Amino acid sequence: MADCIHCENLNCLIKKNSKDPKIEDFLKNKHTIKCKKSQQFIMEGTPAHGLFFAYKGKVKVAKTGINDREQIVRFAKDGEIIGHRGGFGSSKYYSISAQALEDTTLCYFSKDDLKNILLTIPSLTFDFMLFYADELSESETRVRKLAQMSVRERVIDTLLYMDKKFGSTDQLLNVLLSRKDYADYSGTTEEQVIRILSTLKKEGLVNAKGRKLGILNHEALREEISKHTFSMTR
DNA sequence: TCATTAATCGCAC
DNA sequence: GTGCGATTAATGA
Repeated sequence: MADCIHCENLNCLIKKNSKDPKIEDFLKNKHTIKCKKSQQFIMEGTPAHGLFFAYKGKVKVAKTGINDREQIVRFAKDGEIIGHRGGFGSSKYYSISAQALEDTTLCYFSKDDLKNILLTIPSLTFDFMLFYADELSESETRVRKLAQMSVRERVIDTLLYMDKKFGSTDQLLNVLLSRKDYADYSGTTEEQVIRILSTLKKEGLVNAKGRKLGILNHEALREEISKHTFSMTR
C-alpha cells in the first residue's frame, strides 16, 4: 500500500508531517485494512487498540442510544480520522461505532505507536491538537443546531452539509445515504425525512434520481437556515 | 428476471 | 410529531 510520503490525501495529519525523518519507523507499523460497503469496523464499547484514517472511501460514525436509536456523530472521507477519542486518555473503549458507506480502504495505527510518535514530533502533536479543537467546536455548534432548529431546518442543514463535505456532480450529491442515515444525522425519524424531502421536491429545491439526492437551489436552502448560521463555520 | 431491500404515504394516536 | 403497516419503487444476484 502507498506509503504516507506519496499519499495524495494532503489534508491527512500524518501525511502533512511525513517529511520528518523521525516518522519513518513509525510509518512501517501502519496497517492497511479494506472494508466492503456497509461493513462495520468499529463497534461501540469494544476495546480501543488504535485509530483509523480513511485512505479512500466514506465512513459514518455513530453512537447508539435507547431503543437502538442511532445518532450519527460525524462522517469521514479521504484523509480523515476515525476513532480518535477511543485511542487516548482514560477511555479504553470506543465510544462510537464506525461503518463504511462504500468500499473503503483504511489506514490503521496502534495507539502505542501513535503515542510514541506524538511524543517525538511536536508539529504532529500540534496538528492533532488543532484538529481536536476544531472537532470540539463543531460538535458544540451541532448540539445547538439539534436543539434549536426545526426538523425541516435540520434536514436542510444536513443536505447542505453533505454537499459541502462530499460535493455534487450533475446536481446530485456524491454520497449515497439512506433516508434513515439522513434521519440519524438530523436527529429525526426516517418518515419525517421522507416527508420533508418530498415537500422540498415539490417546492423545486431538491432533486432525486433513484436513491440519490441533489440540491437544486442552494441559495433558497441556505437562506432558510441563515438565522442559525450567522457566525458559523459551516 | 425475481427476490430482497428501501422509500413512500396514509392513518391512528 | 411519531410510529405502524400496506403499497410501490429500486436494486442486485
